[in-house]
Amino acid sequence: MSFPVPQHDHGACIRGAMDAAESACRMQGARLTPIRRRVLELVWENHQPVGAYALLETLAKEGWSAAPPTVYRALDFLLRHGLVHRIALQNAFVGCSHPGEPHAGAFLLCSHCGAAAELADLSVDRAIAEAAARNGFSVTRQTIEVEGLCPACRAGGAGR
Amino acid sequence: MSFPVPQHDHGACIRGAMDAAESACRMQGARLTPIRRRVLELVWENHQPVGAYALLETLAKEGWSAAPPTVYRALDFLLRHGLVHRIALQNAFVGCSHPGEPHAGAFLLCSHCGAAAELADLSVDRAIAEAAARNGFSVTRQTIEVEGLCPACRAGGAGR
DNA sequence: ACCGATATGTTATAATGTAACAGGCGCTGG
DNA sequence: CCAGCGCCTGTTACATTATAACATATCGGT
Repeated sequence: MSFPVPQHDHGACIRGAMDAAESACRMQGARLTPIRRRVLELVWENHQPVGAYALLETLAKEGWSAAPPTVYRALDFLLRHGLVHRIALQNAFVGCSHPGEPHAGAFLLCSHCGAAAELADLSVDRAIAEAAARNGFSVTRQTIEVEGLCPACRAGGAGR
Repeated sequence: MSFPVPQHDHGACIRGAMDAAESACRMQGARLTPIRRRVLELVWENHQPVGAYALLETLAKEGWSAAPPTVYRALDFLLRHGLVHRIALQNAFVGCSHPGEPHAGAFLLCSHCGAAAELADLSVDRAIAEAAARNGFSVTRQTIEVEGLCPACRAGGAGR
């Protein structure tokens, strides 16, 4: 999965993500409660990582009883079930493009428009696994976050 | 550079880092002031990333006038001049093993002993550059943080 | 209906990071 | 010399992100 074109049908992204989440939860016997479902939808509002407190604010406006733990617990659940990823560089969260398939998660982050794209590229994983092995290190989790310019922003001249 | 053995001569690590910092600053016309120098030494106290507030506490005990900006400014300086790296997963800072040579910085982080090792491996950089290029993405900076077990902790049975 | 496990509500606080402004120190040019 | 400028530091206040702890509620199985 790479960057979506600006005018893509984002409704389809959201519906797809929600459907995938539904079935992933059903399979794992996990409960996608209303608040968890709503948080996941909000995370998918666009392709940019969103902060916990931004989610909180939106939930509050929508009338949910909303304190920080509310959001963090929902996010923990979504993280545990592989439905969202955390972007460490931004203290923010983004919807997972491949729920179900276990994967490390590597991200391209556009410095100009803020979009995040999940990079499904085994060659990167392989290079890291090999480098780690050469150092006698056994990997349990990896975080890869690459900053730069996405295709649309490059075309738009954002880099000048 | 990989993980140092537990009983290595760490004094030599520190002296080496400080000497390298001195000469790097001299070359760049940057001022390694007493507080910056001391923060760098503290970052190098061991091979584990250290948090800004831990540094702050140590400085305070040593009698420095110490408020958060004091430490963050010193860290900013050290980051800008490539003398330390920030570990995003831990909101912490670690000494750079290769000051002078520009490099992205990739880290192996041991979940058991907390040690961090800087991975100088071009194959990883290359894999990322290629994957990014395939997605039409131009890279400006990359963050790679790999969690797992270092050789010493594996040998010690930390994984059981 | 009851029980245990899970989920949520609520309050308070911890941990990390910045803004903004004042003052000082050192260099450089007149 | 000293005036001016740039950089560095001191200080106060605050913003942002995250968690602890405990009470209450809800769900699902028996």
